Amino acid sequence: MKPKSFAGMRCSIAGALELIGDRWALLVIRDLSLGLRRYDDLRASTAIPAATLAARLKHLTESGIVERVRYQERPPRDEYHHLTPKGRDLWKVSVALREWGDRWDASGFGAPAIEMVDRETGRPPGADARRC
Amino acid sequence: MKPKSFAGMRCSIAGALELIGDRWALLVIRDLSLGLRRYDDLRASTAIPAATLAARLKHLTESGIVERVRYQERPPRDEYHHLTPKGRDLWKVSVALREWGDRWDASGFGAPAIEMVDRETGRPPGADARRC
DNA sequence: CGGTATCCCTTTGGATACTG
DNA sequence: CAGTATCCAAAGGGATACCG
Repeated sequence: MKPKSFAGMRCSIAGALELIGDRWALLVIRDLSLGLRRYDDLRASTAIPAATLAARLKHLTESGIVERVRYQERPPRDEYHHLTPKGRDLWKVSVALREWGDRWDASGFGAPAIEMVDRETGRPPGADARRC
Repeated sequence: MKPKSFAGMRCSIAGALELIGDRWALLVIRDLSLGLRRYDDLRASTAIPAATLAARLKHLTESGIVERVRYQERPPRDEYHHLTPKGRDLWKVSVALREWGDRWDASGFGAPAIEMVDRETGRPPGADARRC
């Protein structure tokens, strides 16, 4: 079912969707903008299948939204992903989605609450819920 | 490949993506917000396969984003689709996508130009390009 | 850690045709 | 006009395993 390309549609919305890819990609972008960098962290956060995550990261890299970076030279250490300026510029899309989702309770868990978190643990005292 | 549900993620972004569905759905929403109503018009505008359009409209209806309406009682005449308030409220997402697409030339055809159009024909004099 | 490889099954895309 | 039906091929997803 080779995904039909939206290229050639003379439409910025279609073009944007084409560059982004799919819904997984938007979750990945969300997580990268929240500070996640590692492959396995992204996997854990999104529950995305390994092969699919690799494919999405590749597509996003080709779209200029994500960059791969070597983060340690000696010993040569792996790579991680982060957003390019073009990718960071997608924040308004994430915000629009989140706000709409909050207004209409898209998650079914209500709108997010503002929480105090411990600077040490980064977690609210006694809470295990997690929100994005 | 039953699309994994994003429900249960406690995330408004994931929830929003779940309710919307996929990239086709966003094109449909774009067109509905531009005033298209008829099945065949949506088909022509998006080049979406018939069965897929039907499936997306169904999903969007179940998500409360789209409504089906009988637009003529006698003779009983068909139905058309339009956005609910919840659907209309997605405009910010469309705007954010379009603006990002324009900034980074996602369509590859440059940002849209402002055009004069003839009130009769609705078309610019001598132009056949179409933008969204 | 950051992926690839493999297997299997479902859905989508694409084309075409048909119906109320 | 607004879909449904059918057929095919290919991609996605899901799980699991393996590798440098």
